[in-house]
Amino acid sequence: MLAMPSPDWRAKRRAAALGDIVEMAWELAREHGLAGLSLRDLARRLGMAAPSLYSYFDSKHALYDALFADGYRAMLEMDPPAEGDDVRTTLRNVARFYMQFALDDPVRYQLLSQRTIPGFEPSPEAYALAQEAYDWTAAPLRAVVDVTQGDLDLISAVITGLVSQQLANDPGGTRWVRLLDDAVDLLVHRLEQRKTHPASPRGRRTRKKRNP
Amino acid sequence: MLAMPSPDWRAKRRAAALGDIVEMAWELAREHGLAGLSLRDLARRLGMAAPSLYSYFDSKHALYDALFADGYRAMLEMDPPAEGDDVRTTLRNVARFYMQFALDDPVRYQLLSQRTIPGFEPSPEAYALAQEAYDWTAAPLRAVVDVTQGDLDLISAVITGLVSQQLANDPGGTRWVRLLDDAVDLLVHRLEQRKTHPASPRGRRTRKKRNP
DNA sequence: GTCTATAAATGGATAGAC
DNA sequence: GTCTATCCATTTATAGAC
Repeated sequence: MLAMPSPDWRAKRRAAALGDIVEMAWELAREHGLAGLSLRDLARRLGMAAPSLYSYFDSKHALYDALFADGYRAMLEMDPPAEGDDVRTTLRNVARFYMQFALDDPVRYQLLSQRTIPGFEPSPEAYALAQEAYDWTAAPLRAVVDVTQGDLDLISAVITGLVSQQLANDPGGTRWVRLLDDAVDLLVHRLEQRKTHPASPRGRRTRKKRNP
Repeated sequence: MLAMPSPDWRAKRRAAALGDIVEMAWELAREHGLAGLSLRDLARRLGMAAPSLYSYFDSKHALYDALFADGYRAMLEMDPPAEGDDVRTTLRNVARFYMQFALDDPVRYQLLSQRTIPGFEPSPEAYALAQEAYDWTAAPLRAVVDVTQGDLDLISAVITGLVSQQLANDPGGTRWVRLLDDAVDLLVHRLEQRKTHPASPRGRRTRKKRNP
């Protein structure tokens, strides 16, 4: 008797193949650079013909999009940064978590956080994952202190900057990594100062109004 | 009478041609992305045959190297950030200068400050220019306050982070640009704190020694 | 969904005449 | 220094048989 393959089985099979492709794509990207990734190499390493990839991805950009989404999914599957007893500890955990994630895989960081592939923009679905990961990472911090969007933007910029400088100017070293705790102290100071003067959070500088 | 072209004239001619090539290369890179730059396009836009470029550059990477050097030379030819009356004003000037330079030409920023072209590393000569530009930018700050290398590294990281986030997540906008003054305030606080407690600049945290 | 064959183009780079 | 001609590899992508 010939059993019909269940749709469920088909879907699983396809998902598994898709996962293999994405995984191998990361491997090649790490070897030859993100821009150096080629569908030919990818297919060869998978033991399949290059055109076969097109039954999984409509274009190379679609593959990049899958990688982009996969990168953020990987983040969301990790143990989240621990909520500490105070703001400083919590922010330190969040910052270390993000820095670790970025330095663990520079090519992944390049795709997720820099605009480096000409013409590539993540799809709305993939970008939604990025947003989710962003909120998820910041959640422990939100739990222990009131933060504005500006606070979070500044925090993300500082961590991003440390990562960026570390990768560009001292790859494999620790020149900027070891500044992380100092950077956290600076940011905590800002948050504490906010908490102390909730009524005038930006009151350190005064601005003239144009038409008083 | 046939006049011999003076070596001087030849050198000038060559330098001018070289400058034209570099300028056009920037233009194309801005159009098609840094990685999307091709020697064929470049030659066509210059009205010359592609192989002719090889009398100016030994390889495509050599062209990238020339662009890298040119980018930093452009910085060094600008009006330097003004030294202000106090640390805050001076740091603000330096930070704004750098941010302006980066946002003015994202592709240039990408080449100068990120490792994005597979296999490309600036030559020692080009990298020396980068160092020079770095020192030149920081000079006004050094003139008004004692800064350690760690201070400068943290400062550069913070500014770089703002630029990086601005370009990646809000290109053309001001979401991170408008955080610059706040970031400067944070950094100034660190520098002031240092000045107040010169004996124990990192004494806020205590560490246990392994073998006391 | 996989393959072969092939398109249609681009890539960087070299040889050698002028 | 500039050109033509060419190499040879590579690219993404499509057509169509199985």
